[in-house]
Amino acid sequence: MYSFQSPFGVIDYDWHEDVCDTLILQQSDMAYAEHDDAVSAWLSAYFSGKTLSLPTLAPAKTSFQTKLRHGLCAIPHGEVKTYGELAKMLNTAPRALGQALGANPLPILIPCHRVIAANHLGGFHYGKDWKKALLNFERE
DNA sequence: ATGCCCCTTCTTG
DNA sequence: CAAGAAGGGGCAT
Repeated sequence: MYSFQSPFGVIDYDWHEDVCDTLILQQSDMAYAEHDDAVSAWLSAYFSGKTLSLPTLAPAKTSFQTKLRHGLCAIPHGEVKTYGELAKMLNTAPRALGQALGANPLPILIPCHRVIAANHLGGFHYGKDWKKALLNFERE
């Protein structure tokens, strides 16, 4: 487990065999050692306003989540979509999306923070502070 | 502001 | 395998 110091807080991540399988948005200042690898490079670029190609990510547990992951990657940087729109795009129900997004172990890398509810911000597994901060940052 | 419904997963029987 | 509950929502009262 390594950490990355982002402008909004500490991000912890872990991986095995060059495959990133966990990413946690910390809410405290607890941090592990920083490390120079594909993930920290990606995060560093992201918070500099650039977009790199994603590091190798652990495969989703279900085909549904894999489908969802593709849909999410289709959302351009700086834009947001609602659960409803995405649900329609993927031929599924809004509720199902919430389920899958919450189960996503790789927030930010998979831009699940760009998905909001129809009439409000929506929730966020790691705390709405992150969601707000990230969206505000991307809107620049 | 309630109530009921869509769909995928996880937990139990 | 069958049934029930829950989850970052949506739409109609």
